[in-house]
Amino acid sequence: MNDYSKPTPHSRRVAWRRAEILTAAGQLFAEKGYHRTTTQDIAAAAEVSEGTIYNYFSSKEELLFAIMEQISQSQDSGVRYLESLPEDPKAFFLAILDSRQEFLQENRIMLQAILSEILVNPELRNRYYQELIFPEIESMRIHLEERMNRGQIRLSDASLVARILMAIFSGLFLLQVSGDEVIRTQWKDLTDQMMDMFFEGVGASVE
Amino acid sequence: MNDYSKPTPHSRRVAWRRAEILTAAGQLFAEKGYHRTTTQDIAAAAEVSEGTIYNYFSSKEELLFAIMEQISQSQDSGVRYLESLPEDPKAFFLAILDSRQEFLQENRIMLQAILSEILVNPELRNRYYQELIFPEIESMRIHLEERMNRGQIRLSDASLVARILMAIFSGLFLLQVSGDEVIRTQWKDLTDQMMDMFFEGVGASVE
Amino acid sequence: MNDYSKPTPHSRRVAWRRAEILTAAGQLFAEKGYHRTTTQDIAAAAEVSEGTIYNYFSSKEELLFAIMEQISQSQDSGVRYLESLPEDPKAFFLAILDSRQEFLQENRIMLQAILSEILVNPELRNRYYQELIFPEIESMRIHLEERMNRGQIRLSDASLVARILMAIFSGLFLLQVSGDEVIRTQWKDLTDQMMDMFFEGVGASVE
Amino acid sequence: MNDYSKPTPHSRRVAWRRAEILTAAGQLFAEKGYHRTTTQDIAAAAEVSEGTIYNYFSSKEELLFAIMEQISQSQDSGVRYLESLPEDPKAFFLAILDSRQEFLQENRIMLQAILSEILVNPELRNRYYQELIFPEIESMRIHLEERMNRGQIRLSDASLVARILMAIFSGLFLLQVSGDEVIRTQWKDLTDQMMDMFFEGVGASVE
DNA sequence: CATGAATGAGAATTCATTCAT
DNA sequence: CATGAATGAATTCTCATTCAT
Repeated sequence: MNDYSKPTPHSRRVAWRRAEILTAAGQLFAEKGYHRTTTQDIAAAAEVSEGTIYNYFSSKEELLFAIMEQISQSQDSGVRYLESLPEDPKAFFLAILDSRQEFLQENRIMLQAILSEILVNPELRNRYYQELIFPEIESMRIHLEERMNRGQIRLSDASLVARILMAIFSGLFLLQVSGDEVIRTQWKDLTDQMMDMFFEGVGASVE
Repeated sequence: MNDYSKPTPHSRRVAWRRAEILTAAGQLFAEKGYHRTTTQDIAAAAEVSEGTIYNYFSSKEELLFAIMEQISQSQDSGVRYLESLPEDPKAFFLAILDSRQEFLQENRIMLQAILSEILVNPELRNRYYQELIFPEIESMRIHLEERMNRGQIRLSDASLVARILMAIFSGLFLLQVSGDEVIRTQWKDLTDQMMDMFFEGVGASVE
Repeated sequence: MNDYSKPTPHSRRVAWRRAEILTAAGQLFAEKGYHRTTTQDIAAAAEVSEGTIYNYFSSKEELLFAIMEQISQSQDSGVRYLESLPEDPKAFFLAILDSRQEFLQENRIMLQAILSEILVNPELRNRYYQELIFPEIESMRIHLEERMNRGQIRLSDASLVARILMAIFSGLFLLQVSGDEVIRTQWKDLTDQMMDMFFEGVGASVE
Repeated sequence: MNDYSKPTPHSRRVAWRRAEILTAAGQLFAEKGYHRTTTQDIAAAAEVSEGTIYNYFSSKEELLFAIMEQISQSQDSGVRYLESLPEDPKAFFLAILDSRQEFLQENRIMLQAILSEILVNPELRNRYYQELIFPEIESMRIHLEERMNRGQIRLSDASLVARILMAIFSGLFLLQVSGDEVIRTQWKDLTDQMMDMFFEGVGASVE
């Protein structure tokens, strides 16, 4: 992603040490999981000594929290982007879908790195819900309600619709992570299909 | 496994012990995660000694696979149940939704127990996709195609629709596990909402 | 020491292992100090694996506390012995001196093992004072007061005299530990000298 | 060390830094012990960087030896002071007691800082005995012998009496360090009591 | 000399697994 | 089969020391 190929001077790498360690940790966590990744692995991947890790992070778990933080910040811009969504409802949904997929793809490694731990680490799970899931749901709910008020989409429980959308995003991500190739390779068809379902319904007779 | 001879008291006790250990392991894995659960924890919860665990399972990891197996078998009956779904498309979808939710609720503990590991254990992930996800998607695809052929639902890419449905199930489960209360408490409203979206669309004016 | 329950072969082996580890730890702590002694050292000296230590003691520090406990119990009998001291004041003092020296010699290794840590470990220091020093001072004070009441020794502040005696014991022990040979080799002369000082005074003209 | 040329601003700053570091180390060693005090702690307390410590001391252990050295020098003056002790035996003893207590109080922090390590560090222990204990005992022995020769105090083994006195000083110090409040708060009474014991004896009837 | 980031050799502790009883 | 003590490899984290700036 970032091109460090030319051996940069040491002084310049110093400033990026933290990021380097975090990236290395993220990649390893995503590949092997948090528990199967040793601090030694991370040190080797980041090309630093084990001790150095602890000059930047107070514990191995702190790396998880830092990854979380990074994703959190990355999402903030996504949320702001949501404000400039198109007026046309169909384009609006499509934009949300693409924006989410883009976010998920950009943060795939890091998300995969923490997702596993989130499921079994109460503190992380709580942060995840408070910092990522809930703000996203709320953000969508508010937008949906505004669209409903403007008469662009049908009146319904925006809170539930937001959750259904969130479930779709999460679910598609989970399927991809589980090894399903179709979702990624036929993403365009998939979103078209979803648009179709949402706006035309699945029923046989639309007339 | 299928013992057509009368179950002796002995073999029954054996099967009971095995199940006891597996249940204990599943519960602990779901609560604390695989790695944070020690064989000692499992032994204590199953009220056996640590050594005894190894008379029934060759390793700690084997417990994960056994849990996987159990869920797999539990799903088989669910899949078969799918064959007797109602003709009416709306009722058909509703039946699928409820059947999935029922399955997920019944196996919630065990699913949560392995979900975390699935994300970081390639072997388990592969099994999970091959034994649970893919068969389920295929099963749904076939049913959807039949419904389309019968003209009960609109023609579209059944493979994608199946994946969208699967994503919704998985996503809703993930949200619940992440701590979202709304999905469980308003499940009925949620399914109604989904039915509404699928059959009426989200567009403001359907007329 | 107190064998009120029938010692099963098992419980005996357990007790023996524990003692084995504790003795090894005590010896090493006395030789090299708590911090310079590694759990590996202890394991090697006790001829067990490192892991085994943790089957008997929850932490390395716990070993210190256990040593403390052992000395504490050892002193209890010494304190009781104090009750049967001779009536004659001179013999009484001599008996105290010898009893203390005996106790210190018997527990020399273990005392030396914890003494160093006591000076810098507040919790241990507190235990040491509460369990060893203070009871001993109090025990002596009470005896001295009784002797004073009986007119066997001169009236004075028993609390201070007890502390002076305690200081002498502790100080002699410290000198020995510091490498002074004279005290041990001329113990008899030393006690005689002390008796002389206490009963005849140091003044030149006793007449 | 003894610079008979005028101290340059530079050398003064050097000496000041050294002292600063040593004081910080001493205080921390006394509080938390040598092993629990990190070079980082010392650096922070002395308001220098960790690297700077190594410009003044070759190792952490060297700090212990330097503290030892400091106490040693401090005692030298005390020993010389002993030469001008009063003729009157009672005043003489009292002067020794007060002089020792004064020395111990002045060097309390530093003594406490090394005491713990002395017990488990053979090299330090040897230095401690050779540089502090033994010279002090010898100094007292010589004085006592002179007093005996002059007929001011009773003839006895001055070597043993010196050790008894030394034991009393050390023991009282140890008791104080162990947390006994009485010794410090009732110091005057304590010395009076000791004088009483030494000159009147503890026996009930001196007549 | 001052700095403080980097180092890496330990050290304590955990835990799956084994095996004698 | 059941037990649970023993094992020791593996892991996280610490900290004295070095060295480039």
